[in-house]
Amino acid sequence: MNALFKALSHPVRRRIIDMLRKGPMASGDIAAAFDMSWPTITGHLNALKEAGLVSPEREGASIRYRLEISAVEEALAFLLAMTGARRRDSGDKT
Amino acid sequence: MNALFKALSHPVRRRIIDMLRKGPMASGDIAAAFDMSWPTITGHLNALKEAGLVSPEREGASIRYRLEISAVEEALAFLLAMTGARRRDSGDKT
DNA sequence: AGACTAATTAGGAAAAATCCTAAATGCAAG
DNA sequence: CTTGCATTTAGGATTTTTCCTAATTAGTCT
Repeated sequence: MNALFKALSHPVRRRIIDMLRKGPMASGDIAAAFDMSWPTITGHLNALKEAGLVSPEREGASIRYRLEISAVEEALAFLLAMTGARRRDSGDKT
Repeated sequence: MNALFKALSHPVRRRIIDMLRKGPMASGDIAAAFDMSWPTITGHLNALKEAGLVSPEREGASIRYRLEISAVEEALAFLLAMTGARRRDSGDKT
């Protein structure tokens, strides 16, 4: 859970996630979309992979990264518990 | 938006948020719940405040922190856009 | 005022994250 | 097998985060 939120805490990684919403992408294409070196993007992809947010799959010579939406849903559930399951000190509504 | 996710990316800060779900708490009481120094907790409370996740209010000699649920909802909306919505260009500036 | 309590700020050490260039790896095609 | 392409790993400099102790501010109560 911590790796998940940590992965979400960097703007580049959130943008990568956003890009992958449309479908899997090769890491070269991802790297090309940023004004950063490719190894730096690899590092961010690794952080996302550790968090379970993306998974790599070989496609011929290149490697595509796919967004794992279930991991996003985990974080979502955590935040939902905060808003939805909130109680006031005088009452408890189900 | 970045300060928000960054604030959520530390386990102590998430636990503080969880504690505040039941209602506002004095920072001393929050600090007492952790095996860390009080100044360290003050630092985490500041990170949460910067992110808009909590707001302090004086109560006599002590200061209570209240959870600002609307900030949580902001993060929630971001993640919801990732899972549920397939609309293009949600317009966030991360 | 003076003592006491609640909480923050200051200063700094240690650990982690970020980002780079250079070198290495894995794959495919000639 | 060799050459080249796509990507990752290694090593290191810089910045940021985290956490501590000590000192300080802000408020309360005799």
